[in-house]
Amino acid sequence: MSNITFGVYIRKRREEIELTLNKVAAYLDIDTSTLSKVERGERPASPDYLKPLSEILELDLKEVQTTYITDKINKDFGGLEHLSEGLKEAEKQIKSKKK
Amino acid sequence: MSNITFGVYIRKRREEIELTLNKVAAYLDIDTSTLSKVERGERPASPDYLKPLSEILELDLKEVQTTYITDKINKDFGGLEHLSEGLKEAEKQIKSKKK
DNA sequence: GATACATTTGACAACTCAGTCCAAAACAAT
DNA sequence: ATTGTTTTGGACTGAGTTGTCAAATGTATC
Repeated sequence: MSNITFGVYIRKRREEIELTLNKVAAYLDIDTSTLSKVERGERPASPDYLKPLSEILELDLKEVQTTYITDKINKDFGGLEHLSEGLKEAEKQIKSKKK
Repeated sequence: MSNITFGVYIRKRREEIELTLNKVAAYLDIDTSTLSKVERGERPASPDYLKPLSEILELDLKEVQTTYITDKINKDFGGLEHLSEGLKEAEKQIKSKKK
């Protein structure tokens, strides 16, 4: 079990580099309270936040996206028995589709 | 390019075994027009449809879920640059989380 | 305690969305 | 063409969601 959520992930990093919700939220151009909710998992993160977040938190965009995807997949598909196989297949198809 | 959508997938199968929208929709306990829309991609398929669909269309549930997942991932994450890597990572984490 | 700053909470508006209803359209047959 | 059957289109609704605002709470420090 256990899987770091996207919210915890960015909160940890934000505290690490000692930025306030306010600063980060302003950079994302959203309300402080929205970011607070995202960090605590009370609201989902919009994909729009990902790039700016990686910038201001000085994180690799790939890592940010990966964490985001993993979290969302867990939430969206958590109940499916064949999730693993489905993901493997999806990955295959998407890789082959790439240009 | 090209990736079969969930809707096309079930429509093909439905026509193959010659069932009407009506019959299948009744089995899923939804409106005919809803199923029509799902098949044409105008509405998303609810996860609730998956098991009943696999039953009445005589399809392997795993295949149904896989197609559903792939389609939805494409729609939900289509724009992310690092989707492939993200999926690989998600798969890893989910596999290790199992039980 | 009072001031200042950071975070959380809850009510709310605006919007989106899945599904229904039913009428219209398309498709078969004869 | 008319009848019966299947499929689609469009308007609508009830539910859920996202983000904002303002008030409340927390945390220092003076």
